[in-house]
Amino acid sequence: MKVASVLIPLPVQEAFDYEVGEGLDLARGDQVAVPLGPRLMRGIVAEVRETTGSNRRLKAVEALLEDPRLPERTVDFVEWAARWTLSPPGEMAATALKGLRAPRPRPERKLRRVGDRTPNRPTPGRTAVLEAIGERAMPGPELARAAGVSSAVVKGLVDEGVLEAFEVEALAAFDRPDPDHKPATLNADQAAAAEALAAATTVGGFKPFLLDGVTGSGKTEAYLEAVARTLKADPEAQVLILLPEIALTQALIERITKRFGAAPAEWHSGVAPPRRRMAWEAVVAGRCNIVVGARSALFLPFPSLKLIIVDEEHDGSFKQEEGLVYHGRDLAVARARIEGSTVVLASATPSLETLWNAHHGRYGWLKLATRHGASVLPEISLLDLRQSPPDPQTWLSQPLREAIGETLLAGEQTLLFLNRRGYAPVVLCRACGHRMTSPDTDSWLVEHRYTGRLVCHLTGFSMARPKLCPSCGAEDSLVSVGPGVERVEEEVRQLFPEARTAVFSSDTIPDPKAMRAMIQRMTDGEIDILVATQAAAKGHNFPGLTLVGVVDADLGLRGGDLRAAERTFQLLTQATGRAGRADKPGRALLQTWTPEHPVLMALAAGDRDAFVEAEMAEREAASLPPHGRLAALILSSEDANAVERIANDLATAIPNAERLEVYGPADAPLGLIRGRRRKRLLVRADRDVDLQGFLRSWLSRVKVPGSVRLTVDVDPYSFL
DNA sequence: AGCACGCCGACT
DNA sequence: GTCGGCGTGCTC
Repeated sequence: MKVASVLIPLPVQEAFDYEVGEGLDLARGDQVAVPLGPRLMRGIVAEVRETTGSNRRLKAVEALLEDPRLPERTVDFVEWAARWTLSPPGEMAATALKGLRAPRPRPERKLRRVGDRTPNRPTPGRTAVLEAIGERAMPGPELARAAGVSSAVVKGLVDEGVLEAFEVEALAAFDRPDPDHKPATLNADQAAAAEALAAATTVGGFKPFLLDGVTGSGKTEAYLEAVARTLKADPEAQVLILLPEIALTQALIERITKRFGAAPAEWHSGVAPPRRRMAWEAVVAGRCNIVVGARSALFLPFPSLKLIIVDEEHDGSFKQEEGLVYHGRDLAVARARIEGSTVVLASATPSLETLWNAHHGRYGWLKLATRHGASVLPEISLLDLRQSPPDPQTWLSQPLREAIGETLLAGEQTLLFLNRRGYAPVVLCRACGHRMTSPDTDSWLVEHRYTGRLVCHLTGFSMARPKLCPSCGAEDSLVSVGPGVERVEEEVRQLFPEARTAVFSSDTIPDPKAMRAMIQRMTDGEIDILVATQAAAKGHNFPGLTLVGVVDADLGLRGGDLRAAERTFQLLTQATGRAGRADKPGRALLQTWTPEHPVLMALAAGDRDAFVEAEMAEREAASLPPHGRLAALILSSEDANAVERIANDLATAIPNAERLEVYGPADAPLGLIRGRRRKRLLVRADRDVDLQGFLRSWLSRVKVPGSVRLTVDVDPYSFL
């Protein structure tokens, strides 16, 4: 008897077995309908095997579905990713089918001429329509617009039989990219990098690379050239370019369209479902060569994936925290290994993990040192706040104020950077010391002056700023403590009332459209001083920007977070990289209370190697990533006692293991979110320990009731 | 994820 | 005396 293991989108740890009826020819990757309890479900065949009999009475596969079979290596990848992240394999497999369930786009109705029939009464409008359409076919509304007539004229011609309507199946037109369409001129470094990458994709086999270049060094041109050469060598080759944020896709799509004369497929949650379905079908059929997308694009069923590019690889947005927990960059490397293809991690500020791999020769290391064009790196200096403290209730020190004034006078732009949304991060009562916190959550309420509300950035809870202290009842005793971007902007307005200022944060930038508009205003010089959170510390080019002020360079250095120093370094490098990108030299001023901190000293010296060396030594001493590995178990429930109980059950069931420690259980850093109590256990292991194996045997010993949610985060990124 | 089984309040 | 609340558990 033939038996198929079928992956079903359920939170169960293994595939379900089904009998394969006579005459049903199934293979790994096939999409099938299988009975589950009373209903039918879509599943993916993971394995077909011959057995002599089963100790369990199996139901039979209901049908093989018409939908395309997933490529074998896509299934390999999905199964690997599920094992790696300890996720249900069926749920992981379901992410490879996203976009499939959407309806196909409606067939398009177009009009064309019927033979050489002419209208009985050729009015000027009718003649214009016939001229506009010529021998082509086009949609009615578009034709009317082109001819400058109303739709009634067009309809009249259709009624008379001069034009006829027909439907075209909207088979996505992913035109073949033309590698020779519009090549860029490359400098020596770029050409060498492109050459190395193209050589790797042409030979084939798993080859990871770090593409390491400062802001403005032309990483995109370099990797697009590698894409061009890959496609030239193999016109069937498929390329995936991953970006950390949806907002960045549009600009890249435009560049690719210019470079190759054809638009790539776009894949992320913001793409309308029918369009996604088109892209999915085109990818699986090999009709689409280039995909630009967010991390979910990793699960597309590429039959011939030759090159994966992870741009801004250091960006924390690649880590998915909700639902399936995985890191897009790490899975991209894994997919390349499974596909036997080339993967490029590109960044101006690579993650320590990636640098470690490059240092140890695991990744090829392509450096783009020279800056494109005439621009130079900004001059970075530290402002010691102990020497020149800002006045009480202000946040800009005298040297920074002067620098802003000079920049304003020269008609140039300033970016003030503060990684804190809102007006004030803390509101407390002067009378009793009570801090305003979110109900059911341990996080502070942030004051927002634009909306006049106190907002919880974790849960979205908000309330009007109360008149009375909710704890002691004192009147008008609440004070706003510390700065947010709104407060810094208020200070700037008072100092420079004539300057045009704006705030750039997720509160003032609700969507990509607003983001593009704000960036355009800044590019066009319509803003003198922009006060921004990290939302602006991405790859934008503001030609008039010559001063970057970092209001609190110490922010990221506190808190004992593993990656705090690394993130600060990256953030500041990206932020200061904004200054003086065109022909004007820029400068960056960092306000700090600890100018002797190695991170800040390395940054001021512009010395990434010094920073990496210092930070790597600290990680090595503690055997932390990338020298060791971590995994977090997070328990959460509305029932605090249940969380406590299961946490203790886990703690007593820890298997014996060498070169591995378990810390906790402890309250998770935000121990209470939306009324759910959270506890965390943290596992640290040496690099060569089978961490997943340990976790699996550990978790198999403890029964977690349905009321408690257990999240396993392998290689945790954020510690919140 | 659905959907069923299973023990405690207001109803024809 | 039942109908039904959704808590816990199973689905090859």
